Amino acid sequence: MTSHIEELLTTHGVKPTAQRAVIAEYLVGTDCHPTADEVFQAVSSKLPVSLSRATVYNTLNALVEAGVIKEVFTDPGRVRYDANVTEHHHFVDVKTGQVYDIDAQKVSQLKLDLAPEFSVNSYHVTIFGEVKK
Amino acid sequence: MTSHIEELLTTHGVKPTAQRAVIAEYLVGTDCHPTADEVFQAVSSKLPVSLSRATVYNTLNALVEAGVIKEVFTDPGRVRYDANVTEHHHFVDVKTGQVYDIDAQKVSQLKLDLAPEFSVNSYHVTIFGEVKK
DNA sequence: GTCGCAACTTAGACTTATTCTAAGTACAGA
DNA sequence: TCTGTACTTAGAATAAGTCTAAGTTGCGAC
Repeated sequence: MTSHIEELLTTHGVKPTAQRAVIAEYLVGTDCHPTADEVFQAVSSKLPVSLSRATVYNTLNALVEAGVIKEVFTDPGRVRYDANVTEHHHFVDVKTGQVYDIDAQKVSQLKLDLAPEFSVNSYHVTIFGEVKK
Repeated sequence: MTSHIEELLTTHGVKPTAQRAVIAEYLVGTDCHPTADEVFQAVSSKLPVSLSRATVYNTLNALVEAGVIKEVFTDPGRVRYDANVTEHHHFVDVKTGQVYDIDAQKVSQLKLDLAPEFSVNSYHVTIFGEVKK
């Protein structure tokens, strides 16, 4: 039986192994933006064999490369990962560091007035503020 | 004689020492967005005494705290520093990693349609693309 | 002036995130 | 079954940044 996750990997050209499947599954199933270490913690118990950090990093890099997930740079000194690859932006709670996805529709279209030598591929908005309880 | 830089530090509540002055001077005088290590390389020869990396980091953190410079997170795994504290955004050349300042006026005002519990302080736009030669 | 103290700086050890390496494992195809 | 390539592993290596303990500096009180 080919699971949904294995299909996701295969269609992106990533050979589905047990390690890659549980890592991808964890990422797809969470709204958080976990760090590599959080992925490692969450996933290692779900495998019958011991998991190496190197595999977590290799897999995360492979998934980014393949476009299955994205890297998020909001913190200094650590990369977070996001399986939401639809167009969206991020809201960072400056008190807690929590990152929330903000749908691209909630942010007005940007108009850029740049010199002609700047050729734009995409842009990303990071919003800083606080989430009130 | 109180230099421009010493004044800048003093008015922001940072006691001006020789180390802090050359670091701040370097940052103010460059358009690049140097990393801590680039600051260290550039500045250490300008002091009559040997400079410690710890001092570079202490100073950079103190300057950020005081609002004299800002941190820029565009790369994974390293913080860059920016002495341009006017409102502006960043253009990242995806080929070279170079970061260019984009004046806030060149970017249209954003309208955000967020749930009421999201209280916005500020936002920052990172534009990805290429600078054509 | 000089004493004492707080703030600053230093070298180097330490921590944390990530990558590298070398060896072992798994599995697809001949 | 054999072989080769791709994957995974443990642990060493690297890199960015922080911490620590000891040494300096310089200013205010006397």
